[in-house]
Amino acid sequence: MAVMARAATTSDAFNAIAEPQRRDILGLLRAGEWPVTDLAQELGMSQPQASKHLRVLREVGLVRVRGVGRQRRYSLDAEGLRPVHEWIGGFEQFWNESFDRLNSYVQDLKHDRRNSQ
Amino acid sequence: MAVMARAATTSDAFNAIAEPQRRDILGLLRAGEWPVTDLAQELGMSQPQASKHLRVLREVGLVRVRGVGRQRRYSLDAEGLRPVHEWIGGFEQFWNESFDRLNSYVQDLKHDRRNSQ
DNA sequence: TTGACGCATGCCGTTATAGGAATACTATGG
DNA sequence: CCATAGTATTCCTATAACGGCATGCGTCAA
Repeated sequence: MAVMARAATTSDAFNAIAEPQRRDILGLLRAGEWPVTDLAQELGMSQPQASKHLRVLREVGLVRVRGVGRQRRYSLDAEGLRPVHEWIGGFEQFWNESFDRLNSYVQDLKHDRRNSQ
Repeated sequence: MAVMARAATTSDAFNAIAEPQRRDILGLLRAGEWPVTDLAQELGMSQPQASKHLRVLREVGLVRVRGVGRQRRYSLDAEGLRPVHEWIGGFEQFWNESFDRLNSYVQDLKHDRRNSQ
């Protein structure tokens, strides 16, 4: 029945951080707690948009909320980013200098063999 | 004019890797080149789906193609994952053991101050 | 109690997805 | 030159994201 469309933004961290503004929010939250309005103003987005993005981030467990008076303070829950960190880590070898050296070494070998045949 | 909807999957690496199957493809390509049909079978997806996902990955520069006879061999271009790697790296401190220790140290301080007041 | 402040939610409209099935290439082998 | 293996593309449908705007709701101050 359910004709799959794109996965929900709330389905996992990967989908949640696909949106640039949500990444901005997470980046800001590294500094500590932020009430919604301040956060929205700091990032140049409307208050409703900020609330909506924060909702998504909350649903995937990337942020926490705490009520203080009439404001709600959001903070980072970086644990939720771990899956992304680990997945991307699986490609680390491709950026390592040592790998680059190995790679160019292999290229050189190929080059030499071509020239000597 | 353009009433923004969700950003295109081809807009950047973040959006491209939001789809699980595309992550699977990239994971597989770490091992080397793959022709479409083999890749599709290996990952249990239809050939058209594989082609479509590969198109997205190609458009954001995460894979390369090379024609060999009548087949097209796809290979990883991990350079395109760098932005993701760097962004997520900005949160690394939150998983470091040293940070955890610092964190609990701060918690202890707070705890002590509460108790001594 | 009544405002007002701080946020969350609802609704609307446009855009674009992912999957399935069918079809349109395209280079190769005979 | 033609049949075919190997891919890419098109059409279709259901789902939902995102932004703007308006509104609902809880909390605090006077």
